[in-house]
Amino acid sequence: MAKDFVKRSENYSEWYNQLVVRADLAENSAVRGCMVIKPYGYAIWEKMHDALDKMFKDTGHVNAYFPLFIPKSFLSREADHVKGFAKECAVVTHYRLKTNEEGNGVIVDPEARLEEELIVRPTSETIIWSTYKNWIKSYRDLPILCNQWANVVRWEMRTRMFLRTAEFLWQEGHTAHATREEAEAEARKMLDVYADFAENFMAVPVIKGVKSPNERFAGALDTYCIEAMMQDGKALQAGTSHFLGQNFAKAFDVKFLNKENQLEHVWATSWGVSTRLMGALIMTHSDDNGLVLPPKLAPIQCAIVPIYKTDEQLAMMDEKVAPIVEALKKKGISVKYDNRTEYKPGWKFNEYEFKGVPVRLAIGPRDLENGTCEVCRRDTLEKNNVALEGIVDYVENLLNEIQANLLKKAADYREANTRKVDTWDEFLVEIEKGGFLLCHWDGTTETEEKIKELTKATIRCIAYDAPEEEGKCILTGKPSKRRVIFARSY
RNA sequence: CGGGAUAUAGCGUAGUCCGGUUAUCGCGCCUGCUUUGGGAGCAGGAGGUCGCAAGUUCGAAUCUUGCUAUCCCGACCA
Repeated sequence: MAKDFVKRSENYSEWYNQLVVRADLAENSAVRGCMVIKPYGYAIWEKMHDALDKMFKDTGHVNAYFPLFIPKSFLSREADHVKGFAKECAVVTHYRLKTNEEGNGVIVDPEARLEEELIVRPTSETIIWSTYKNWIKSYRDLPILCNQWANVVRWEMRTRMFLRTAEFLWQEGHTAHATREEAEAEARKMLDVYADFAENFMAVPVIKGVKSPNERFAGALDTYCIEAMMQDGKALQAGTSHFLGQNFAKAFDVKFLNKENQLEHVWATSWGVSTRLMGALIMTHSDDNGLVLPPKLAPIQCAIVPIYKTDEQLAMMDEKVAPIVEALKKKGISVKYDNRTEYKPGWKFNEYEFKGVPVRLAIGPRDLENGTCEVCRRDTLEKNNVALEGIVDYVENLLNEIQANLLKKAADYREANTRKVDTWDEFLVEIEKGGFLLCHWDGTTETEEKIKELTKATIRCIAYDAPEEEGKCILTGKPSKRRVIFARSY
């Protein structure tokens, strides 16, 4: 039976469409560029949601919810912001339909035009800051540390499964502070939270850094980001945290009285990660056999497949496995004992590999005689016979090992595909090979634009930990103090 | 929004150039028996607005026009 449907494609989208649909993660919906996320895929998102939400709360944040619709006038209050989003907004102009006069179907009722159009939020800075105006009067009202879990719509001209869908799920944090220092620290802190999540839950190594002015969020003074490398060598921006300065406070007239009884504009941050992380997860770890999920995000961490010939044997297996399932659950491991009779063991093996289940146990009559079971780990596909006695601890350890191994594997891959480049000729050759190129850059937007135009490579970020070093710009030869990361990106 | 390609059953497809019987094949699905340690075998069966809408024609999956969606390239992309 061919497994050709998971064949790694040169072209990720194709690979994705096949993998993703077959793996029950998502499928195209009838709506342009939007996704239906199926239950199994959503279960992964829920795991991400829960882990992130806990991290936000541990850092003092609370959840709130703001309206889906934003009055058009709000969006235009901050000049850069509206410029950045104007070209990709869905606009609500009417509030009613009526029956077509010919009696066939419905039409928009021209009588029901809204006085002011509503924008379906592409991000919520404007509606939130218009609300914060009413919440903030004094330094005692600060800081406000709110997060919202929501969907947003960006009418992109070109969409890609998970990476750039017209509608996506995300969280957006919006904080208000009394001082510049506090807001900057918040923006950096939340980037640390994202990096922590990416590495310790997703097993995706990321580079923390700051965006060049050209790549900044519309309306931000600084954009911090985590950048990951996919298996095809392209970069993926996995999360961003913005220091917004006083731009939105000024646009929405949000002022507070400080301790010195002086009126001041509030300092702001915003930060978000989205279902794009699902794309990062898939594109970092998956292989030709399907998904590979890190144990901490796998909806099923351990699958148990019984092998039997007769009903009696199956009943015996049920009995034998039940206490193991219980013990695993007690350890907090999500386990699925799959004793469906409709499918054969081989079918189930493939199915769980396809779904990225980290650990699979197979138990048959032979094992019962020997007091063992077969353990297969998804990351390496290695199989071992392990004594049933102590199997629970074995599985627990193995899950930890897989989690660590996935991160290491991805980190090694990134390491192997990151190189320093010092001349333009070399750059032209190396950029074709994919990966991250560490290069000097003269710090100007013109140079960055020129390089993008010539090679499609952009500055992914200026890494926090980039050491100071004298060098010459890869394109112009002008002096530079540190290397930045160039790559082609999604 | 420009260039290219595609759209046929749940999935993958043949047929389209050159219009002509009941639209092909595989997987999956249903029934029965045999099977069960890596996607089982045999037999029988069900399943189709050929993307949508017009047009040409005695006759359209096939030709023409328009529309829609998807994929690729470009533009765009917090």
